[in-house]
Amino acid sequence: MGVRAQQKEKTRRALVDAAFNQLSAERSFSSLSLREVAREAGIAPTSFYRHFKDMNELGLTMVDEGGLTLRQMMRKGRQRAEAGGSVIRISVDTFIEVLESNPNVFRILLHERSGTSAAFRAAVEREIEHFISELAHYTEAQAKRTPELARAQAEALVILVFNAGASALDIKRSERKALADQLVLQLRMVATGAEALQQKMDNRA
Amino acid sequence: MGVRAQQKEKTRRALVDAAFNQLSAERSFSSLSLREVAREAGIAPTSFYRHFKDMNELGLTMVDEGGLTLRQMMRKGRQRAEAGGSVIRISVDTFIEVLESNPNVFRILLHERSGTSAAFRAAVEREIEHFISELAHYTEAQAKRTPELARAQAEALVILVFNAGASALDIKRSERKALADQLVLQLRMVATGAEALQQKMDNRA
DNA sequence: AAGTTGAGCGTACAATTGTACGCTAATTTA
DNA sequence: TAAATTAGCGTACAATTGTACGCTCAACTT
Repeated sequence: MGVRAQQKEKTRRALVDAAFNQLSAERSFSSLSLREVAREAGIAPTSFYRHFKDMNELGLTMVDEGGLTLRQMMRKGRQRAEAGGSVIRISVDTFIEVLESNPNVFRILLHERSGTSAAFRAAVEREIEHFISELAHYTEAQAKRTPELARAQAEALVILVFNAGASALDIKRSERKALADQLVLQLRMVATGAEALQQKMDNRA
Repeated sequence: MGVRAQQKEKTRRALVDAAFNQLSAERSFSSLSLREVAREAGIAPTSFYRHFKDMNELGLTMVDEGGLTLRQMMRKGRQRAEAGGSVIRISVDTFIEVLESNPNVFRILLHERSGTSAAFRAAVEREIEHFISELAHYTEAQAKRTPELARAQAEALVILVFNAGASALDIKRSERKALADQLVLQLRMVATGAEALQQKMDNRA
């Protein structure tokens, strides 16, 4: 890569990072202005256009990147689970850790999921879908579920986790343990219930 | 009430209604400007302040009102359920109907739940909490659950319903049936799982 | 009847926004 | 080496925003 392309990439990163850094509990992506992001990245407002068509394009980039980051971190956590122990418990703990170290990555997914841009919502849904289908396939193989049941179960699990994540962002660290415990309980409910429904179906056949 | 107070109340309503009417899939409350709302309500921008301290105060009013509306409609639906039939099924169907006839009421709750104002998030959480605790008490009495378990179960149910509501807003009407079916399946999972966990606990004691 | 209150208005202003346009200077290509 | 490309800048402008201030006049109080 030439010197020029390298520098361009560097500036582009600066823009993405600047945007991520400006996110907080009080500041959503849609409340960021092009000028603010450019300022934080240390370039002139008009230079922004050399990298992104508009703020929308930057935002979609962030959603894609964020989803990828999250999935990578969760995958690493799953490896830990293979050493033994409750899959649910370990996954929840991993998720909380991921959340604490990358709050803004989670925030943009969380917020834009119910945002005003259809493109954003679709992008977030796509990321969440990755989680769901990964989990559904795992469950289908592992626990011998109907595809339909596995799908519904996986979706319920992911939704509950995601939702707890949103709450976790809003509370003190000391309260997070209780939240994690309740989440584990809920996930067990779903898993147990799915198992029971599956058996009822099997018996009937 | 005097003529004067009456007129004031009327204008106040015009403001609230104007704001609700401007909400849509593409337009969130936080993207509304004070001037837009005033314009739609047919008053001068500065007159807005005679009714609300700022847009925040209007928004909180809307959340409270919206939550109330939703609860009232759901309660009406529950009466229908008392005539017999699956509580889950009827509740889900009611919810979908409520959603279709008041999309904007649901939207503001949905969006501000993950919004950037702590006050808004708290207000929405309060509304959702009403649903949860109503349901938890019902389940605790009806199905003889531990308070802890009843709470976790109720919360899981409400989250799943709420979440499905968000998806429902984004799809065609014809696809909503499938969504409702899957939701019912998920709710049954939770209910069945909670029952199983409860029995396991009872046996142990 | 006289005095007070307050809802609504119009004007005004400083901020901030997105972005069009044309320039510069360094890199890349030929 | 000469020409072409392009990342980044500065200037400029029209929109829009929230809100301070002071006025009016109908409704209410005394």
